Amino acid sequence: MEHTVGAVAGIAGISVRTLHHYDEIGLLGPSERSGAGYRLYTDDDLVTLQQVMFFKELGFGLEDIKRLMHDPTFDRREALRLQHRMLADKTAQLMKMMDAVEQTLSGIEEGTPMATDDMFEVFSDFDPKRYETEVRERWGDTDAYRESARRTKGYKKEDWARFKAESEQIGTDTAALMDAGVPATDPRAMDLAEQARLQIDRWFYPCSHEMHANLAEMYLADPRFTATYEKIHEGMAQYWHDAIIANLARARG
Amino acid sequence: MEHTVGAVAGIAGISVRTLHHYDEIGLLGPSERSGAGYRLYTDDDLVTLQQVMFFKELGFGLEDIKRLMHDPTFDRREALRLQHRMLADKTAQLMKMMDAVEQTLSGIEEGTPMATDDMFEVFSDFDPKRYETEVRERWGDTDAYRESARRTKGYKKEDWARFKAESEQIGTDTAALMDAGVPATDPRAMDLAEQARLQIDRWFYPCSHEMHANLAEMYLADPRFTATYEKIHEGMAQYWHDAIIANLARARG
DNA sequence: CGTAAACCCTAACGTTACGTGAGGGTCAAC
DNA sequence: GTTGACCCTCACGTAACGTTAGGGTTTACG
Repeated sequence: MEHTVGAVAGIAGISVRTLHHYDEIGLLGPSERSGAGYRLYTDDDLVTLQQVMFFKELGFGLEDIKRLMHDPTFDRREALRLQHRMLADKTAQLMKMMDAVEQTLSGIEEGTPMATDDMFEVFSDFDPKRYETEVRERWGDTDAYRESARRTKGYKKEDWARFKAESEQIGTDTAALMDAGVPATDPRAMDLAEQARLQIDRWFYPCSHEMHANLAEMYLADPRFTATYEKIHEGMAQYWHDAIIANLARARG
Repeated sequence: MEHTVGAVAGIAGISVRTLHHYDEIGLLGPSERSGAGYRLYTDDDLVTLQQVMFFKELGFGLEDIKRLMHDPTFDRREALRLQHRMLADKTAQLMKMMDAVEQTLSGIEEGTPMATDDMFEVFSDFDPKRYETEVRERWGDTDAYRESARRTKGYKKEDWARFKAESEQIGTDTAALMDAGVPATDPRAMDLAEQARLQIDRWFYPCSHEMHANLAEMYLADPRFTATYEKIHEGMAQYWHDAIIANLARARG
């Protein structure tokens, strides 16, 4: 059975204008039109709309959602699993916010204000853009991303565990070098950088030294990534960047 | 100690432009400026910013937040308690979404698709605007709302329970009349409408028959309210509206 | 002590995701 | 056969910033 715009808007709890808009930008149009030009949505269209609303709820832009859902490599099951993880993360963050509110409340009642740093910690933790990057890596539109998507498709849980273990090994090794006072330009640091490059190359997509250097710049420029490195070891973001650049120079000879 | 825009942006995890914007619209400016015109934010400003971000996270518009926080009757503790409730609701909704995702996943794996109605149920449940209304009722700028805020301030948990019980009683009584086939223009229905009006009058703010009729129009026009009535009894939104209008006519003589 | 990098300022136009009419057909019902 | 509830396509409005553009200020470094 088919539904008109008003019906769909009613079912989904959104406005008619929103549906018009989704049609305009080519995100989600009706499968059919009546003789008079009325939009007629099928049940399948509703399923698609649900997906769209899910991603929107999680902070994705409409253009991103469009690319995501139009990509032939887009896998619904995979997307749903990612959604589940995002929801879990967001739930955890909300619970932390509730904790923060409770603490602020008891703080007010006892007259002891919160530390300004702690106060905002709860906000910085959940970052939807992190997932956006992940999604783009999976379903984005560059050759590298496409290749990556093709490869990671076959990866199972244990594969991801192995990958994670490898990454962590490289991380701790690098921290050890830093603690030993070894400079980033030391061959041992460069070797680790090379290991990391080969890791990307093996697991995701062909990664040249140049591409790796580009990634290094990105890691250093983006606070989200630097934060990840800084958690392992203070100053590691910069160190890691330098090691990768040194490795590029060495490879060029 | 004072912080520059960049510092505050860093701590709070937002952009400098955002802080500029908040200053522009008069939502949150720095307490001081340096000789060169640099914005200097105090720790107190940070606390305010945290409040702003809380409300924003929950879907409030900046203008609403502004009015909220500038209102002299604004009570931080009360606001935090409301925030806590909203967070709890939103968490519950996210968990339901996770359930829905899990079901969709297992549905896909077993080949049994979801019913289209159920599919969207999870979205319709949490409505931030509902709280917006509540906030406006508490800290809004009409006389009625101000009066309401003054009165409800003293209400305790058991008061709210009593109020809820009263409301539910009126609801079931109305449903009984509907089942008995009594029209909305019947004196018994009008009596219930009058009871509801007096309830508002006693618990919140002086509510004339005219005002009640206005509310009735609003209830009928706004799907959020109609949904509430429809849950009690099919067709009740319309019935209730008609009873209130009839009651107004009777009062006018 | 100068100068370059890293910040800061205002001003103003651009963008996303719709809201909100305007002006005009369509359809079910009484 | 007309009335009211829907539907259509423009097309401009709006909120909450993003993004240059053009130009001062502060701090670090040689």
